[in-house]
Amino acid sequence: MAGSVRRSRGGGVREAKRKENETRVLDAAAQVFAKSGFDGATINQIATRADMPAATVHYYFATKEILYRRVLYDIQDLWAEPLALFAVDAMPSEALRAYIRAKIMLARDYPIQSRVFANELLRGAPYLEGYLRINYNEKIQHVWDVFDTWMSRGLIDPIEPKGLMLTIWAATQTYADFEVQVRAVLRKDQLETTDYETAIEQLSRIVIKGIGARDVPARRA
Amino acid sequence: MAGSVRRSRGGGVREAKRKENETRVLDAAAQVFAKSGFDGATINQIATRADMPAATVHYYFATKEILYRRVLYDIQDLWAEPLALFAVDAMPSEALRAYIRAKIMLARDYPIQSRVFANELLRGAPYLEGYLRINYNEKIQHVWDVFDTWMSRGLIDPIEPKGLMLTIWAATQTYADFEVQVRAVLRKDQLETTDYETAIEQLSRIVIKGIGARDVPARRA
DNA sequence: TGAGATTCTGACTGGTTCATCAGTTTTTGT
DNA sequence: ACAAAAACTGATGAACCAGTCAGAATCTCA
Repeated sequence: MAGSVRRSRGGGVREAKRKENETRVLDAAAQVFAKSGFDGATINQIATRADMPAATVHYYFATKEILYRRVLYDIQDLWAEPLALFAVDAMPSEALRAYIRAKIMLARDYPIQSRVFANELLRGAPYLEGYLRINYNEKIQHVWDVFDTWMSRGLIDPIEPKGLMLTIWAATQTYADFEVQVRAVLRKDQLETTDYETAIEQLSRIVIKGIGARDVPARRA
Repeated sequence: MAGSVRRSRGGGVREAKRKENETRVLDAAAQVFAKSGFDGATINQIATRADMPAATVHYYFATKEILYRRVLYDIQDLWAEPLALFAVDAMPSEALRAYIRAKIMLARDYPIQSRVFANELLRGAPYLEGYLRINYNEKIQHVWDVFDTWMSRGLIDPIEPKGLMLTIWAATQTYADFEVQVRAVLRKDQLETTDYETAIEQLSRIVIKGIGARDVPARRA
């Protein structure tokens, strides 16, 4: 009933406002889902945060589940995008450094989205398992291929690429998901640019050195 | 009103049963809190899982918050314990390998506890911030000292120990907290012993090589 | 301008939530 | 065996939950 509107080319003032309100709801919803998870979140909390009556939230998104799925859906592309940084012809050290930087920047700039995702994984990904098993695995296949190529060319040690990527994901997202722990350990009330830069630099260094990444093939094997 | 009982030395049959029931509630609560977080968990779910009426759960733990705090409290020691593996005189490679193994084994054997902890951190650690800022920081101080010693002796590269530990925590706990993601990536319905062993071996190798751990001091600097 | 479509929301429903409490059952020490 | 203490629980209350709906408010376009 709503969604396939798009009438005359007029200003589209109405449509613009609709989109703006939808965004306001989605933003508020992401915050609440991030903090309380799907079960713990309430439409009222979301409505309050979006500064509108609860019934209005339901006008835009019929059910809590639909709203939640929409929030999850909007996050996915954002998260998968940096995978493109793994190109066959890239130098392993450069590709890894760029990827780690991209992921930590995502953690810094989109912590709420990261936490919604984390919350979903934490409870077993009931609304995401399909995506995880099919869609995501397709998008990431080329990364495994790139690692295989690097290994066959002797540009990195023989490793388990999947284990490495799981480590990189965990290490980068910890700066969003478990930021409170990071702050406690670093004894800082707020993370600054230098903290993120230090993290990028050190994690890159350890990973690159740790898998023996070289710019030219190693002699022999 | 309950707790400071301890009458005659009799069998203590009553006390034993009380303790057993408390444990049953705590186990059930951990499972529910792990899946749904504090806000999403309900006393009824916990009661059902513990196979007793909801009012009985309230008899043992007056409020949901008290029960939650107790679950959190019981987890803390378990998680901090392996930190003792960092001894000044240990070889960096051995200490790190042993710690990584211990943490991954915790992730394998106590995934529910790990998820409760993760859930708490995700929502900003409202019930744990005190512990995190004070108690935990005390327990971990000696680890920073050990790393400093290792660096001053030239046994490892100059690094940021805090960043390294955050990475190790994230990488190991991902096998508990985000197990569904690990399984999806590895394309396995269930993780087996070899999967954990592979993870331990590879993470250890990358970290040890990545920070340039040596058994004898490096010449010069 | 005005008829019709769209947007918005207060009021409501049926169900669930945490927690209480009166009262029953079980255990205990004598 | 029995009185007192402890353990347990069904019934209940007040608050809150997701979602519905009738109708008011607003906008659109001829």
